[in-house]
Formats: sequence, C-alpha cells, structure tokens
Amino acid sequence: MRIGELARATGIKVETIRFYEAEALLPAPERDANNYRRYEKGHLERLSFIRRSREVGFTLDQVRALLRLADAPDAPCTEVDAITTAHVAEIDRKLTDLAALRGELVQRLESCDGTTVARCRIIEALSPGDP
Amino acid sequence: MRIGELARATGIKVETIRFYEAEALLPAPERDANNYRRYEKGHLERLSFIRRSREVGFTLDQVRALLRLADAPDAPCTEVDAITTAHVAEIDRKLTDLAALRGELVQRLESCDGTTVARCRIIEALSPGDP
DNA sequence: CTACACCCTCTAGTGGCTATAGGGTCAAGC
DNA sequence: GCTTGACCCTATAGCCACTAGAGGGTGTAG
Repeated sequence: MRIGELARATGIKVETIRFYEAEALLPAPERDANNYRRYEKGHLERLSFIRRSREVGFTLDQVRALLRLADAPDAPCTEVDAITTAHVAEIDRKLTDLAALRGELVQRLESCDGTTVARCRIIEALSPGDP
Repeated sequence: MRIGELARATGIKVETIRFYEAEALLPAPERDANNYRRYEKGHLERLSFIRRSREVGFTLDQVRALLRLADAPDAPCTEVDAITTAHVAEIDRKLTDLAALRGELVQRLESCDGTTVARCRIIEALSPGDP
C-alpha cells in the first residue's frame, strides 16, 4: 500500500509517517519504480502501535523503548511496567498541578465584580505586592 | 538594577528576561555606558506579573493580552474574564483527558502478570487487532 | 492534453524557553 | 600591573512532536 492509504488506515498524516521514518520509529519501506514508498502489513501494525502509544501520552522516546521491547517477546515484562508506571506518575503530577491552577483561577473569577480593570480581582491577583 | 539582580528578584532566568524583551513582553530598558541593561521598578513589577501569569498556565499570547488590559485600568473587566474563563475550559479539557489516560494505563498495569513481553497486557493493549 | 490527486525531498516554523560560542566589563586580591 | 572570577553582551542553534510550504515528479480519467 502507498503512504496515503496507510495514512487513511491509521489516521496518521502523511507528513507524520515520513517524520516517523526519519526518526527511525518506522522502518523505511521498499520503493516502487517511481520512488513511491510501498508499505506492507507489518508497517501498518507498527504504525498502529505507535499511534496507540502516542494516544495514551507516551513520548516518542518511550514509544521507541516500547517498540524495542515489543520486538523481544521473551524479555521480562518489568521494563514495560517501569515505563508505564513512570508515565502514570508523570500524569499524576500534571493532574495535581492542573487542578491547583484551576482552583486558583476559578477563585479569581468568582471574586471578580465585572466592572473595570482597575477593580479586577484577576489582574490584581497577578499583580505584584499582593502575595 | 541589572539583569542578574532582576533575575534573582523574580526567579526568572537572565536568558528568559532577554527572551521576553525580544518578544516585546517586557519593554527594553535603558542601557548603561557599558551597554548593560538598567531596569527600573516598573520592569520588576511587569516581570512579576508575567511570572504569575505563566505560573497559572497562561500562554505568552494570553499574557500579552492581560498586560495590555492591565495597562488600561478604565477598560471593562469582561475581556479579562473571557480570557480566564477560556483558560479554565482548556484546563478542564486537559484534566479530563489526563484522567482518562491514567485510567487506561492503570488498568493495563493491574492486569499485567509480570512475566514476559509475549504475555504483557500493556504491549498487547498497544498492539493492533485488539480494540 | 489537461486537470487533478497523489507522491517526492528539503527547509522552516510552532511555543517557550535553554544552551552554547565567543566575546566585553569590572572589582578584588597578589 | 595582572590575573581571576563574576557578571554582562550578541547571535545562533537546540529541544519536542509535529506541521506547513516550496518546488517538483507521476499516474489516471475525461
């Protein structure tokens, strides 16, 4: 199959597929006589793996590590576990941070009386001399 | 005060201060005879405003808009409110997404029996043909 | 034969910094 | 007087994970 077809099949843009190839995440496929990339089923599977990994928020480096592990079926599962656990911890950190930010912003919104900027609690909260 | 002193006073790195100047977030200060930047109290206040805004997650574009509004004390507060409300909505979207990702990952972690990659539920979940 | 969808490579841009290279300035201590 | 070290300057490139564009080639249908 050609790159456009692979893009439609996986929901990943053509440019991104070429980018993944340059990043050595997806092996370079054979080329047709006209220099077009010709993908096999293996490419489709690998690209789907990458897409799912990205969808759950793994970085490309983490995806690279997961791919390497997926290619070694006899390796112990502990490393996959470690990558995933670290990722969950990172997500937890972000969740905590975002919830705190949200709380702060909502508090400012609620105390804003909606008149002029001079009396705006939000601006006030962002201004210095107001711990 | 000089740039290093301003950096210590605000907790923003020297390079970042220069970056903010290039981005027109912080007005270019006067220069001393030796070409060193010389900052006034106004710069310190403005930079603190920027820091606080960034800390609660506003983008630099949003900070730019907030600064413009903060400079117009007679303007109505509605625009500040709108920017903040939009930002809260964005945070809510991220919170929802992250919580969903976390749920998926934790589920995989729990069902992983810790033997080999071939039997790993995490890898399995990322592989295609397994909706 | 021409319009159009598709493919190619290469380069630069996004946000928000951060780091490096390669210099200049200034006060203190020997 | 001279070195050491902390500070300052500009300009440029790098980070992540793409995305967009320029400028061209290919293949097929009408």
